[in-house]
Amino acid sequence: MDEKTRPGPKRSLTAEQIVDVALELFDGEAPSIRGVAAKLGVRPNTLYTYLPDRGAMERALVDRFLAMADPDLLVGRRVWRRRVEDYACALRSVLLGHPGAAALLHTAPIDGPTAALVGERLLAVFTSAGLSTADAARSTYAVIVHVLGSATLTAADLRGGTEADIVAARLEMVIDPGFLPLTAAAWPVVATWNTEEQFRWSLRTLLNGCVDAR
Amino acid sequence: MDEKTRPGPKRSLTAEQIVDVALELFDGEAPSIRGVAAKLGVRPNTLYTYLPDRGAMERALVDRFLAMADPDLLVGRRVWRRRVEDYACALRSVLLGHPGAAALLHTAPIDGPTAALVGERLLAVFTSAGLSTADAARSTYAVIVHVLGSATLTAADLRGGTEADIVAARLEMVIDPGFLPLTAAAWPVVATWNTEEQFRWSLRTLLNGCVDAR
DNA sequence: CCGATCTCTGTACGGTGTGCAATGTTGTCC
DNA sequence: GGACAACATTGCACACCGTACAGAGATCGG
Repeated sequence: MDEKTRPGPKRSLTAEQIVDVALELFDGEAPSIRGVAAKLGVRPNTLYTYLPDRGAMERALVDRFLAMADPDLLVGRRVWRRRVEDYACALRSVLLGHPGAAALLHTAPIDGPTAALVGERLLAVFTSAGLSTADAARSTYAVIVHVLGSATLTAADLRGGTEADIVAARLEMVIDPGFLPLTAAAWPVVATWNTEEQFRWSLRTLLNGCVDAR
Repeated sequence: MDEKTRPGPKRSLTAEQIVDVALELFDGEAPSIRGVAAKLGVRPNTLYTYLPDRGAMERALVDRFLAMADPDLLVGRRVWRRRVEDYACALRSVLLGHPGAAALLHTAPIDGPTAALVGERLLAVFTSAGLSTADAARSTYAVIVHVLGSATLTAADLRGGTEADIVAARLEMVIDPGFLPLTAAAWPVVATWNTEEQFRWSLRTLLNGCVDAR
């Protein structure tokens, strides 16, 4: 609230600027401290005035990624399942749009302000759907797990190309029906494991289970 | 099959030995090439005779971790839900027992032999439960996502202590009911998000949804 | 103006993965 | 048995990385 005036030279940067260029330089994984500093025209050590260590930069990036999926998708007049699904798909898109972002989410506890807001709104959705407080909380966690887990797995798989490429490549593989008969039979579906369609199916299935809990 | 005899000196190591000590040295993350080499009494470059790069070592580690949860838990005469649950909990335990292992699973596609076997058996479980081939495949993926996603999230959270510690710490936090009323109300449950109990609840909920698909 | 306080820099340390040329061992073939 | 090719291993080197530490200079309150 109060801009405390302090002795010493003015700061030439802000923490936000640092995260900005970190995001700009993000490419599969968080950029190096030295890289960010170079882009800012500053010696690497300078960043330690604003961040305790590299991990802090990564944590800040995590919250930035989270904030890229509009949490407002969780509110509105649409039916509750739709709201969850829309938000989940939006977050998935963000994470897949920045390969490595999903993996970064698993680096440290997710406790930023955006995460808190999303949690609150998911609780609201499930409460409005008729679940008890406890079941709403458990369902919230289950949904988070599904979205992040799925996004991370498919991000790892998608490193080799687009969704369509991966499906096509999978389809061309031949599974020995002697060793893995069921896998071979199910292969056309297995090949689509990393598609948005499968993502939506799993999510709907999970939500079905959640409302069963009522 | 045939031990092709080649010119050149005998190899002093095997790829398996390397993975052995990599596993032994594993501590939160995959050990460095140099560390493994030192433990083997060999110069770092030597390892490149057996592995193309560091990533290969990590991929080998992934399959080792996967193999630590007995896939036989997925077969037997017990009711199918019990088999899935037992295996899932076993895998979760393995991953939580080696912090960082879960995150490693998200580094690259999971396509080792153990993964294939687990997939096949999950398909068998769901087929025996009456699901169509397609639904069994989709359910298999949903379960994998849940187990890996959940284990990874709680592994990240558990870095600060045991399960009980984390729950206790969470419970002591005070959530402002003005900003996050539902979160505040649900906090006693939210605090247990990383427990095995929540894991089982989510899994059972997901399985409920899967059988709804019949 | 003085001293406290702060930012930023120079330098340095110990670490990482891995490419390349040299060394020496081992097998196959004449 | 000797020549030769293939190979494992090494020493050295490069280009990075995160970050600790001491000092120089700027900026404030008094």
